[in-house]
Amino acid sequence: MFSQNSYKKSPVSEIAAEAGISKSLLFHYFRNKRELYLYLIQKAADTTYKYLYEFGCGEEDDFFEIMYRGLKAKVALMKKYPDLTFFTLKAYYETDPEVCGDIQKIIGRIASFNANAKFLKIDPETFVEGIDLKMMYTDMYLASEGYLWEKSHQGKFDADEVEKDFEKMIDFWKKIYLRKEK
Amino acid sequence: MFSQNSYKKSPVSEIAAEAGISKSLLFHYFRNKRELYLYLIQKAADTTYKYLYEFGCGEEDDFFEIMYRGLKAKVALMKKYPDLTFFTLKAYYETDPEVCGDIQKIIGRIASFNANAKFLKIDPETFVEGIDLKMMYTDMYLASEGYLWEKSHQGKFDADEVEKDFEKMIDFWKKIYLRKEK
DNA sequence: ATATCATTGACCGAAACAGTCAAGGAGGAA
DNA sequence: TTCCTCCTTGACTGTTTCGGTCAATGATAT
Repeated sequence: MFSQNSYKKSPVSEIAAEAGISKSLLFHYFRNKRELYLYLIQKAADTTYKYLYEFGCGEEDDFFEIMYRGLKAKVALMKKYPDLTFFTLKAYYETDPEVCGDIQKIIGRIASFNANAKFLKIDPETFVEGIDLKMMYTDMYLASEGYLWEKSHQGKFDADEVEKDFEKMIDFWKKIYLRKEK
Repeated sequence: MFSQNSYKKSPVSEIAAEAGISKSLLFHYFRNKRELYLYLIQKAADTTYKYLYEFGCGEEDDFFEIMYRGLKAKVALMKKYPDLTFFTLKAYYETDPEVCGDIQKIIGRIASFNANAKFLKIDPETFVEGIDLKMMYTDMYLASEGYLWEKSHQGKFDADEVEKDFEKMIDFWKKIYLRKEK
């Protein structure tokens, strides 16, 4: 629910219905809506970190390999928790004063994790001459985001198909971007 | 308002406030919320077609040129009506039975317009040797979609900035994908 | 002065909202 | 059996928000 609507426009009644329990039970486990929301954000952040770690996304390595592991982690995450990614994203841009402060405390670091760490181990010599490496990365990042976004709207989410598509895309990028050996 | 929330969760009061008029005046011009919504959808569809036509997106032409015109049309559209694109998109996935039937009647054809017509006039000779043209197009399409999607979550965006980013992306693609003249 | 259009604040009944509460099971222990 | 402890819920509450109405005011042009 929170992945589709803002905090304020996500009624607890709908959340409970979607979860298959009564609203009363939800209020039995969580003192109020705010507490539920922050619990979910924390859980989402923890899970995201867990996946990033499990797939070895933080280890130093070949640039394309990092990209690939990052995508694999994301796919796995979306396979098990289809709404988690969009929930986190929605939360990141949430403006409701009742929660937005705490949100940033919890998930602020995920963004920086994504942005950093990817430009440490790039040797320009291995890419085609004169290429704008930042644009290259931007292109790859946006294409993968665009792909996931399209998939998310088409209902069924076949993780195997997504993984194969990602492999194809990365192969394509390698062919295009990597300097050809003579 | 409709570009950020669903039909049901977009109160008329907020719409009127955002428009700088009173709710009463809105109900003076539109019989009810539904009529307002469908009017806006129709207007959005008409405007989109007008822009696609004005920028010559339907004419047969060089592939890059079509891509370029398509993006320019989209940017121009977003510049003048910053929320129109996301409004249309949101509407496309709207499920409220009060409106979803009529929506499809009005905007159903835009999607097919986008998908068709782009692979007619490609001369493989002008692109770098051995490139997978379909993957190239997929990459470009997804990257631009991903870009717009990212922007959509950041609330109001600067159209001039978007236009500059698109130009940078297309320049990048040209440098990478086009065969170098010797 | 009058007719017409533009615009609004105050208001209405209905619905939705977050949150409460008393009470009905279900299972185990005595 | 009885008692105790969780789990679970429907019914309820007071408040807010919703779509929509209406009488009244302001503006403008004839």
